[in-house]
Amino acid sequence: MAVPGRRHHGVYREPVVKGRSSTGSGRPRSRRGQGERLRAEVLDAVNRLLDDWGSDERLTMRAVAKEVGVAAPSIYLHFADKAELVWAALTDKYEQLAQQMRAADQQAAAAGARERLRAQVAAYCRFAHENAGHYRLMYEVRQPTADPARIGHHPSRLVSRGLRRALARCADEGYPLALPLHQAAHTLWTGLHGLVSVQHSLAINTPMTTITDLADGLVDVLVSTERTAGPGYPQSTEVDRLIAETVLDHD
Amino acid sequence: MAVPGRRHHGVYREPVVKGRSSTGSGRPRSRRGQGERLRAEVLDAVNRLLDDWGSDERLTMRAVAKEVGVAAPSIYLHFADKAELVWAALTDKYEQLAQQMRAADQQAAAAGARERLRAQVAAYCRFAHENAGHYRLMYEVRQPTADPARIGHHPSRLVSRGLRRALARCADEGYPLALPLHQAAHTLWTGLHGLVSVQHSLAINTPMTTITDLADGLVDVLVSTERTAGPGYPQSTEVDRLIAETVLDHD
DNA sequence: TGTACATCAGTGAACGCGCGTTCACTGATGTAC
DNA sequence: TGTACATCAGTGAACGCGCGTTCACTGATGTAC
Repeated sequence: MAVPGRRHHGVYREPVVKGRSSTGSGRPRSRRGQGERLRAEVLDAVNRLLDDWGSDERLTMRAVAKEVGVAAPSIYLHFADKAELVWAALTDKYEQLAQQMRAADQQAAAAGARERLRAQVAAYCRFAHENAGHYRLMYEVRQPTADPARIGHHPSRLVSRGLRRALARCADEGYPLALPLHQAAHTLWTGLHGLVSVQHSLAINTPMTTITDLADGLVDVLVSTERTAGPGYPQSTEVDRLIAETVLDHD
Repeated sequence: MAVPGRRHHGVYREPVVKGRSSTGSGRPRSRRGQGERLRAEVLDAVNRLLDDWGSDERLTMRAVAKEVGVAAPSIYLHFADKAELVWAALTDKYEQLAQQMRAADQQAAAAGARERLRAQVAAYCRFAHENAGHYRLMYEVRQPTADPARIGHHPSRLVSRGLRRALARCADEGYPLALPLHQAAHTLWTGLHGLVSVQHSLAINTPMTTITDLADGLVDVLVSTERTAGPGYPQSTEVDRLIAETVLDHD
């Protein structure tokens, strides 16, 4: 009969002595004090699996551990649970996306505001195409409310902020916006997401250039292709103000 | 020792005689020949669960069976597996969405092409808001390729077709489109999806009117608010033709 | 009209698997004396 | 310099649960004779 309040898992068996047997995986144990190294390796493994599979369907703790070359419980030395692990990986990826958009923006710095916006948009599309598995998760997984100070600071705000600044530069340089600034940024961001998301979910395998062309069309519609004198900001509206307040970009 | 090729599940136990005991759920057994009735009840239950929970996380065969008031195996009398069940429910919902868009369109028939488009768009937003659980699934679940004749006939084509026809009517009535027809329809559809999808995934609880306003903004950007003489179709481009071929609306 | 039989609309119990997670443990490495 | 000990970086085995699905079965209902 089981004793309540006391957990016991079966009989104890003599552990098998391991040595350098064939079951031992390639990964060498970290040096003393280097335990944190495993954390990075685990995150790398998650990223690799999502890249390889283009989906999170088989993303299990065991699969991650196997990819690292470690036993599954070792993951818990660095992450409290699966949610924390996945969220850590996604936060990394969000920053990577924002970083790629920034890089594209700066690379096109000489070509003018409009080209810089298009470069950012193209970077967004490229990222979504090359990181299909991550991308799906990024818009599916809810942020664990572990750190209460960070509630409302969804990492996606980096993306919409980059687009908003690029749009503002366009307006400053005299390319009038078709919508008030915040609304335009939100419409562009969600429009891009819609484009790549529908592409993913219908599993149409059109070439990447099609997506980019569609995204360019959206840009053309949102910021005029013709330059005027003076900045081109439409007057803010109720929706615009509401978006500005809600869309989380308040660092 | 187990006999290979022969499955046997443990010892046979005398079944408990049931009668009208307390375990018996409310649902009466269908009359002879009325077996198909359960099929409809199961689909209804799936829809009710998705509505109630706003998510498919706990959508299990057992949960569905419980909701119907039936044992889990009974579902298999009408659906080969879970995928078939879910897909059947989603197909129903897709048709419901298309139906609501049609109804909104017809109700605004007297108000002119532009208002009819806006009515369709508003219906789309309303549907996504009121059927959050279904909506997520609709863009996540892949079509089981059970019926090979239907490959490439994703039910979402009903949605984009409705939007495309409304856009064409706008152009015919002299409201110029900002993009070639098919591209405009695709951009509008995916843009709407992006709006509601981001809203869902960031779990922002802005009022429904905000979404509708944003959607209206997108419409305003895609089809001119000012009327001109003669139809307003921009010349088709390479992307436009590619979308026309790819976007599955070929009945 | 009675009755043996086939069919229909289900059911209770279990299979078998995979998952996240926990447990008591190991073996190498650094440290204090 | 040797050695007992604490700590670190893990590990093998199992728990316990929930899932989709299958199985042999039941009991009411219609039907043929």
